[in-house]
Amino acid sequence: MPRLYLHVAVPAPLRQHFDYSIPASFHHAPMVGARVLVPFGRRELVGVIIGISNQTDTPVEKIKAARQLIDEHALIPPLMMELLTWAAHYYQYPIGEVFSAALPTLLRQGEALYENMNHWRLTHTGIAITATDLKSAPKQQAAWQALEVHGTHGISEDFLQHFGIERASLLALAKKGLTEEFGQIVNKPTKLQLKYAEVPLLANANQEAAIHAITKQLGTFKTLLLDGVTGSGKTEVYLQSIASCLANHQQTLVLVPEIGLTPQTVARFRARFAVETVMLHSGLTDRERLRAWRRAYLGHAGIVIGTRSTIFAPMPHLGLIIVDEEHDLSFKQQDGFRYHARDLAVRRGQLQQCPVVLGSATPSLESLANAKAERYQHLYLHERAATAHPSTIKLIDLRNQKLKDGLTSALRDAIAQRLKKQEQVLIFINRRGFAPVLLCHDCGWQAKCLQCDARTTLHRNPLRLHCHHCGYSASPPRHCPDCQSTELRAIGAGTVRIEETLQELFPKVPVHRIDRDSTRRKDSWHNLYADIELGEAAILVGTQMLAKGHHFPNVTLVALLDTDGGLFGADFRASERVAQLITQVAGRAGRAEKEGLVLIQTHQPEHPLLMQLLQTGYSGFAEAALPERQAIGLPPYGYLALLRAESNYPETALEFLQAAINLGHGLAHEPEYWGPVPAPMEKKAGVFRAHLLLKSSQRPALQRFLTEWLVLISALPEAKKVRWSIDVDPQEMG
DNA sequence: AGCACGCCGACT
DNA sequence: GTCGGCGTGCTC
Repeated sequence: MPRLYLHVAVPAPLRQHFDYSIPASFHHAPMVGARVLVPFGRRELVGVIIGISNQTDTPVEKIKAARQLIDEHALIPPLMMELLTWAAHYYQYPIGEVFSAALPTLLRQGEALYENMNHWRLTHTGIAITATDLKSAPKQQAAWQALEVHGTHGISEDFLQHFGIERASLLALAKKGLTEEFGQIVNKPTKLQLKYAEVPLLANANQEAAIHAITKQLGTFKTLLLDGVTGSGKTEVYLQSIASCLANHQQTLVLVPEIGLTPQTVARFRARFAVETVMLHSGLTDRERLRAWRRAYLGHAGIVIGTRSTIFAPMPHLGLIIVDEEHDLSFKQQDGFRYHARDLAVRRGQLQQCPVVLGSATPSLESLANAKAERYQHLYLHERAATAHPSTIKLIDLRNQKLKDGLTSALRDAIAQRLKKQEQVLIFINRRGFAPVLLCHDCGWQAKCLQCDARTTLHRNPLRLHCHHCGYSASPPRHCPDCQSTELRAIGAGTVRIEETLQELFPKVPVHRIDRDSTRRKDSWHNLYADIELGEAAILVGTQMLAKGHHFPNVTLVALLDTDGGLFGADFRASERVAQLITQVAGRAGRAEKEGLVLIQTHQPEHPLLMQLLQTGYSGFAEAALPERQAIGLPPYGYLALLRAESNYPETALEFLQAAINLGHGLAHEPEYWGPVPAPMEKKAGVFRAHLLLKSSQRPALQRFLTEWLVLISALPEAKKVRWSIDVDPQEMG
């Protein structure tokens, strides 16, 4: 029999796998996709078997034996293996780390998948000893003798208890390495069924057409872009599509943005179907997360709904994938394994041969371009469901205006008017804290962060300066450190100052602030949410957190205090993001029978983007933006990768990037280089950052180049002096 | 990434 | 004298 080697992906930042021999102690034949415990240097790691063969490139004397087989079956089924291998390649990230990112923490740490861990067996050491070795511990000896009868097959703990053997004895033996606990599959195969818990709503003609288009594709791969304004009833389309999928005995995977996954969202799915619906998000404990993952893996959960990483949940009967708010930035992981869950969803649908629905009121330009090119089927939901009115958007010119803490008199009047009618008002300001600048009126000194190229924000209760880019915090000085003047002024307004000012202006109306600082205690947000839903006159002040997902029927006025930052952002996607924000925010106003008003304060009322949005809406903006992108070869008509580097010294990162360019000159499919340049905020948390943008007109060419280039880069002497990473399809430069 | 080895500065 | 700083090298 030829000697077999396990090719194991180990969680280490190394772009290769490692080979191990199979020890005689394995209880089962190893399978591709199963986890193994392997020795790695002086450590022991949980890796995933990515191949088994009699071939190895490693000198035989270096090969060690794997220590323990953790899974009897593929924890990562073949299709998911394919998706993850593809993703590791596409995003240029080490395969072992990709598997790690795809697994819930407990599985990553080597915990058994199965819930019923109540089986015991002897280990190989356990078999090798004799009963007399345990004569000083009679209870353990009895346990050993009972187990010995069953050899390596093991027996359930219940059975052992009938013979008076206690768990403590088994655990004591396990501590000596003589026994081990293992799980038994208790997966009675269940066939998913469509079972309603409530009667479905009646779909309108638009919804009906969309549902039909989606369900027609069940069983085949097709991406459908469901383009519908807020309130047009996208969720009902999802629900009725899921119904058809369930009727085919298949599972549905629903991806939602990070803040979009509220208990209310899940409640809506659970209310409709009498089918197991599980939720996966960052708020779960490791244990809860594993439980939900297992229900998906076993095929018991009919609906699996979750944030970004849920795209990696194996589902044996997957029949439909839905990505809600597909334009949302939170689908792109911003560190480590920088995957885009929406793009992986499309790839997964292709592998799985199931339809993928991308829903949004403000689709990304990427998806719109795909729809235009007829790679995606474009479905429209223009009608607002029920009796909702579209909102009116108006600009308020900030120039030559007397401001009261950032509020124009026109806005204050509009607020007063709405409150008088017992309606609610939503105010967006994209800055937390009290004031973004602490300035010396005499000499112009400003409070800055010691570790970042940034100003510190003044906070109240407690009174402190905080840096929003690192953990730096300090007491505000009483005197200017440069000129000793006491004339220190808090300039500009954050959410806290706006909240205070509005409370002074409208003392009889409750003013609620909703930002990262106020929602830290999560039960308070829950209570507040319930309060707001009652619909009594109130003002809500918040950051972008407030722009998404929440439904407040009595909000009739929405104001954006400061959008100008976004209009001139260095990022080429800045205008797309502003257009999406304004449109999404407008969707928050007037969702019931009352007409909504959106007021945008700006210094640039003639800005072409704002004009475009006001006149033609988001779709008109997108129509105009696409040719602009095409003209300069930017996404979705060109493909980008960003090489980032950081170092403790300002020059080192740039030197590394320059050396990287020099290496690229020798390779085929060389892209265009933009840079290297210092990052927009060069110093952050004490380190100096720089980056190099790569642009290519062809995706496969860029990918081939990167694969070769990164091997060379890794060997560069300069690479050892910096922390570097590659971001394929970057969403944010910075 | 860890983790160890290895060679130079301020401390019990 | 040694504790410990982080440069450098390796992991089947």
